Amino acid sequence: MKKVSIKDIAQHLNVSVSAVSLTLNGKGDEKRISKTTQKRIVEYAQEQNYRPNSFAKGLQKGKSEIIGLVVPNISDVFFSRIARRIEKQAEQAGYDVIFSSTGENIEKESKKIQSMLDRQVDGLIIASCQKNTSDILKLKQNNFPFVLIDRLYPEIETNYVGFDNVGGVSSAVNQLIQAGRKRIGFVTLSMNLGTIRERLDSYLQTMKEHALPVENGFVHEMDYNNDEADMQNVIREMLKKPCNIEAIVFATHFLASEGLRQLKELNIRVPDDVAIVSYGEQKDFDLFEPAITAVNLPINEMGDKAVDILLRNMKETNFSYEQLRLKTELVVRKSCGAK
Amino acid sequence: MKKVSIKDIAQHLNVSVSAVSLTLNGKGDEKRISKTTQKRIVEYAQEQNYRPNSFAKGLQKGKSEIIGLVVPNISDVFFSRIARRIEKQAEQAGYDVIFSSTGENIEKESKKIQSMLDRQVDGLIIASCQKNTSDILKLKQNNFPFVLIDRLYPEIETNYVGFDNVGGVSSAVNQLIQAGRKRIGFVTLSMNLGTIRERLDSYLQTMKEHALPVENGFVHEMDYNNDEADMQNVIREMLKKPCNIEAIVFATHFLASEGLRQLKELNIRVPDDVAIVSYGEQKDFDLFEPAITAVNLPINEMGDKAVDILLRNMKETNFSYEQLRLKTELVVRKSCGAK
DNA sequence: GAATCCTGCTAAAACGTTTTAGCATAAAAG
DNA sequence: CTTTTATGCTAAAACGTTTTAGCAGGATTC
Repeated sequence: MKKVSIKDIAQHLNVSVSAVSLTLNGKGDEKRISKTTQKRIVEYAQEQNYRPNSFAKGLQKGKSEIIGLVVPNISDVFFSRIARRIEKQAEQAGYDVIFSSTGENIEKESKKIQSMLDRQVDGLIIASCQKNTSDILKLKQNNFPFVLIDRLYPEIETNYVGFDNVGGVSSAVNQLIQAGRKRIGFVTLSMNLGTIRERLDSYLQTMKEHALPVENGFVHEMDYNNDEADMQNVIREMLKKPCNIEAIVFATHFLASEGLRQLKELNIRVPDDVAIVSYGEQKDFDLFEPAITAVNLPINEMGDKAVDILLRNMKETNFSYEQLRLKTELVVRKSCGAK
Repeated sequence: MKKVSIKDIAQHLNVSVSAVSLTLNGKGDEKRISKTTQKRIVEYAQEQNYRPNSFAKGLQKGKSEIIGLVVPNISDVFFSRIARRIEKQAEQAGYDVIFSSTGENIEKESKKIQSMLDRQVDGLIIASCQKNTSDILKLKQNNFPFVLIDRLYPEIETNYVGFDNVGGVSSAVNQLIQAGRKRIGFVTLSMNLGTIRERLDSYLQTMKEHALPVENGFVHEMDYNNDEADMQNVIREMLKKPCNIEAIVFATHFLASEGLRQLKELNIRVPDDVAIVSYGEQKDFDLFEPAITAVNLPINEMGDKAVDILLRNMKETNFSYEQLRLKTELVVRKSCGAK
């Protein structure tokens, strides 16, 4: 594409490069460029369709006006919805967004974060795989503005926007208990940190409060790259003899749908034989057979708050950390066996 | 973050900036920097965790190693899946991806494309709102490498990767006909260009081939920001007297799920009263009640091909356009009333 | 009529790279 | 011994901005 530079404009109008730059950046008045000269510059720039080279600008200013978004998987609707929201808010503040998926892989996450820093992003929003203490720590030590979302490093003090996992899971378990279920299982992901841990703990805690059993085989941790066979085995085990599960809480939306799929495969009636609840909504859960009861997570709010905090962190030097837990809301549908 | 520049390294090692740059770019041998010097440079760079400033690099080389992705809405699973795939392929080729959602809005699309060009992206992948002839034309005229996906401008010769809409929709209609339905309706989006048009045409054509009626009220165009009320009215009208629809083909996945929702709301039995087919799959359509028959679109392939074509376009000067139509595949489930 | 102040600019450095042309010195060839 | 060739570098320009310091000349003040 043909490029017109400030220099070209300056030469053509017989003024200095500085005059053009100042004018085009709205500092013409302040720096006493006469109205007439300013007008000539603006008009010619427009006519020539001048566009600043963001590399030159970035190099000079040391700012990119880019926010980096690092997530496990942009094609997961949970993250793509957050991405959309972040994009929207960032746009309002004049920032572009660059994203990377890490596949829950620590090396990749590290590489992607590094690559974003190389691109001079002004700030980062990260849904980390939670094994990447070293990068998070490094960012923090360098006072680089970033916000963790969804996934927390409890041992590191950082900006964070997450959900009230404890309240969310307990509302799910309580719902099942109210519906008369006693032998309640929990299917989660095999990630032994933060968010996931909180959900499990909340399940255990709630069961304990109600003096309900949590026996061997009540809790299952799925591999992130869980295949269907895995889920089928898990479901089978939970249903047969020693366990005799009557209800299952799934720690995240895609586990719930995969779980339901396998339950159907095995001809188990939901909720009659087994009731289920999902921690996390998914588009059209209401159309499933049965409609799935889910803990609704305020995704938009997560995106909004993350950007909000990040922007403030970027502006204010000596910004102190902000940690947010967003309230969840149980959406009761047929799958939980409520009367 | 602390930054080490080439200059810093050069000073510390008492060599020239060029020596450092050449070495670090693997041109040391070629440019006859001695092995020992090279070793010193590499080691010190590593030790100091040197990272090139991509602005300076980009400014100098006139390349950004960024691919821009412009889509209507990154939170639409259709696009986020494509995005993931594009990201993956781009990464292999050493490119980062920057994305923008346009909300099917022409001004926004124009702005976003401009912003990406300002960022010096090396190439663009665009799912356009299809009203943006002027930008597409401008890109083409400037010989800027780009690939259109999903949405085509039939009047402009460009790179394009899309689906075989005609084959896809006709397979859907044919399925319904085979299942014995005669009065088949079509619910689509109110966008009067390209892809959407093709789908409608294919529906009309297929109906004609089978000498089936397409009466007033058989075809409905929904606003992109369709609200539920709209869909409910449409469904109502199609089902009552003059129309008496027995089956509906939805032109895209989210119309299908919203359609099903409203059918349920109205207590219509699917597929007994009305059979439905969706053009476009959605995660877990198999778990819906009833499971939704859908035309499966090879999304991953779309991402792969788009990047492939783009990269070749970026490399080869005088690249001639490539247009691809990916074959679709009908996935038969309960909603179409097949026996 | 000298000092001060304003007006309207400009020159030049800086940001961190890449890349080309070329300069010493040493070794090899004649 | 002179010329050629090879070795191991370096200097400097260029990429397109932003920004700071300051200069010339006219108007105003005392």
